[in-house]
Amino acid sequence: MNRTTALDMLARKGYKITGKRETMAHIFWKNHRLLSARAVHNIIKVDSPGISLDTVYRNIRLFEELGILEATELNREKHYCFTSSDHHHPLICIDCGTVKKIEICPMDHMLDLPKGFLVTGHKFEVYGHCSDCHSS
Amino acid sequence: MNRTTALDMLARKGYKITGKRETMAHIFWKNHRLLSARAVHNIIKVDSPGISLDTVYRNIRLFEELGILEATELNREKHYCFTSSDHHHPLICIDCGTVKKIEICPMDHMLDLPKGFLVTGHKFEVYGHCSDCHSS
DNA sequence: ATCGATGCAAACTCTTTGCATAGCA
DNA sequence: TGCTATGCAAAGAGTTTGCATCGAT
Repeated sequence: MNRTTALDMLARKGYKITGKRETMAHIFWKNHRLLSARAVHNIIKVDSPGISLDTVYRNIRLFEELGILEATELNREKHYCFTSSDHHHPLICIDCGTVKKIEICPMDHMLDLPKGFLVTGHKFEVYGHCSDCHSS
Repeated sequence: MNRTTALDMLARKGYKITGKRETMAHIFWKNHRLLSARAVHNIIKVDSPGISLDTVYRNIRLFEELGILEATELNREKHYCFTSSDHHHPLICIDCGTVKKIEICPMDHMLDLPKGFLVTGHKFEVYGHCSDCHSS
């Protein structure tokens, strides 16, 4: 996912391309990490003030519905980043929120599930401190 | 973890064994599944009314601090069940909340983490419908 | 000109906390 | 008796919503 694709998806679905939506898409594009609504709003307050927290919430929600963003819960707050094209799991730095891709998926090795259990989803996340954060 | 052990742990730490705490321990013992505070309170309202939601929250918190309960977040609500003795991951029925144990841990297969990344934790959960729920 | 987007304020959900009272040890 | 546990009400955090206005198409 990138800025242009995101805005295209909005337009194609009949939603308006507003400056605020462009700003938000830009923020997610510039920050390759998990951002909460408040985090996005804080970045906005510094870089391009004038977007209310409500609008951030509303547009994040819209972006998620359109598949532009994907969500992960991190201590009770929803965090978002641009959707990636392939299925993978995140290695999350709990200091800076940077996300790296984990190449394996544990579901590929789950051969011994109880018979009759219908799997609909799974979550695998690894948390820790990235090299930048724990060396400083 | 079981009822008696739970109440013993309370007593040993100097906390009082009240009827309400016994009721709550009983509920977690009878229900081998993830329960939110509200779920516990709903069970209480039917089986043995007279415990406020506040008390449920306070005792769940205490139980968790003492290691009697362990928590998992499930769509924005904390859910709890009796602590199990070994490290394992849950197979969660999203209909009834029943939890089965997954025997493998993906961290055992994670050999290719980025150098310098200091792992502090991980989460692996599988969701779906158990045989009881999706057959009915 | 239209209809969606936004800001403001209020509401909502889950959870925690202050304070006075009730109840275990 | 003494101190903890509890209920009530209020507060707090994150998020959503109603309504009037603004603005993109």
